[in-house]
Amino acid sequence: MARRSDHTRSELRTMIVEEGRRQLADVGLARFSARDVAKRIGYSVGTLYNVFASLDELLMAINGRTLELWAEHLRARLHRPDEGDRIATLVRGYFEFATANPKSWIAIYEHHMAEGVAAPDWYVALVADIMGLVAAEIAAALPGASRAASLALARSLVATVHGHCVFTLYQTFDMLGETAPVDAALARVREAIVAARG
Amino acid sequence: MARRSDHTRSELRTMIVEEGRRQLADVGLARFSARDVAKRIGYSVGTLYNVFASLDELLMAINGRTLELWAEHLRARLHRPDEGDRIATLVRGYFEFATANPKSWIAIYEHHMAEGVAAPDWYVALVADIMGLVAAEIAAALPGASRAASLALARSLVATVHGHCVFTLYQTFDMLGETAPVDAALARVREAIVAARG
DNA sequence: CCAGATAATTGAGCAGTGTTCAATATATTA
DNA sequence: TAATATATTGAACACTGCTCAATTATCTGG
Repeated sequence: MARRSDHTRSELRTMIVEEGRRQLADVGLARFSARDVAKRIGYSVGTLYNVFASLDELLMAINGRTLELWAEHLRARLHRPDEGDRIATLVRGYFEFATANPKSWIAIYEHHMAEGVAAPDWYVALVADIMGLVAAEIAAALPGASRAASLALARSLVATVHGHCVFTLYQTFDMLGETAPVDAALARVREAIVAARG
Repeated sequence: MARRSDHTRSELRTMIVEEGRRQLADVGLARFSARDVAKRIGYSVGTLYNVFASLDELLMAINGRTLELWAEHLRARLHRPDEGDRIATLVRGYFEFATANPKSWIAIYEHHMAEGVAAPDWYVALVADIMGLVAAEIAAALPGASRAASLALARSLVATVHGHCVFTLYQTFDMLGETAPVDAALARVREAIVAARG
């Protein structure tokens, strides 16, 4: 039996999330298993369930961590000194992170909470953070627009890029003969911004 | 024991696919179960596995049927006598089918074949059929454009609408405060067509 | 330093899953 | 009718998420 003071509760939490992330990135959501995560950190299933009430809760924590890393990636890209076209940087950053971490990224979208249960506030905040990065650049590109208008456009453009990204990772674009999805997504984004400028 | 001549092999196949579709629409991909489908058609699991080699194969068949029904829905909308704006009709048809059959529609995208295995030809053909419906309207909207160019734009616009539709069904738009996703998608499509017209 | 309270850890057990396959029942053919 | 072929079955296997009584470690008050 692991000695109960080997790790504090919060150390255990991060161990489980870290190892869970590794496992999820390896095998994907469909083959993700609580027992495997427990085994890999040297504890039993029971301990895992003592820290997380359910697999759903653990997966939310893992996906939350993935969202954090995604936001970090986007910020790092935006902070590069030689980045001129910041909107292209965001679009490329979206694809980069998704293609570099396909299974983790897909899990963000394919893991659903129980019917009718809303995502917790801390999770919504992480999504809103990424949205905020985009909204700021859209607002900068639309000097005259209201805050609400640039937010609305940002939401729609994230959805646009997301659609292209999903079709890339899900191989739908392969079936349809698309070979340059990032360029296509960027073209759509630019057209929308030009149109919004009037 | 069911008498072996109660149903022919192909009758059995369609029974399984139909009942499977019903079950999938009810409970969603995550709770879909071969045993339940078998029970509901009055046969044992073994018989189901005699017709379909695996759950994956059954799910492909079910998703294929969903794609057929989706194409039918779009064609029916386009054939209405009073349909003026055919592109708006397609965008609305995309959302209509998805929101009317959320779990079946989501299963099309969330069911993945084993790693590295390509979708069978008959399945690719069904996807291409829907794509063709869109491509035809895009081509009609771009009189001067080459076949390749309008196909490429059609692919990108389907991805655009898809992104908005996914964010709607996955409640991502709820988190972000978006309330009129269909209008947003349609606006993006229109801007792209205007831009392509030159 | 020790007894008692508290809390962490365990893993067998439950009900479920996809899948297999020997046994059985039915139909076809000679 | 006998022999062959095929459809159907369901117990069995290895897995899953999850629970909870039992065990063990730690902390606290005297």
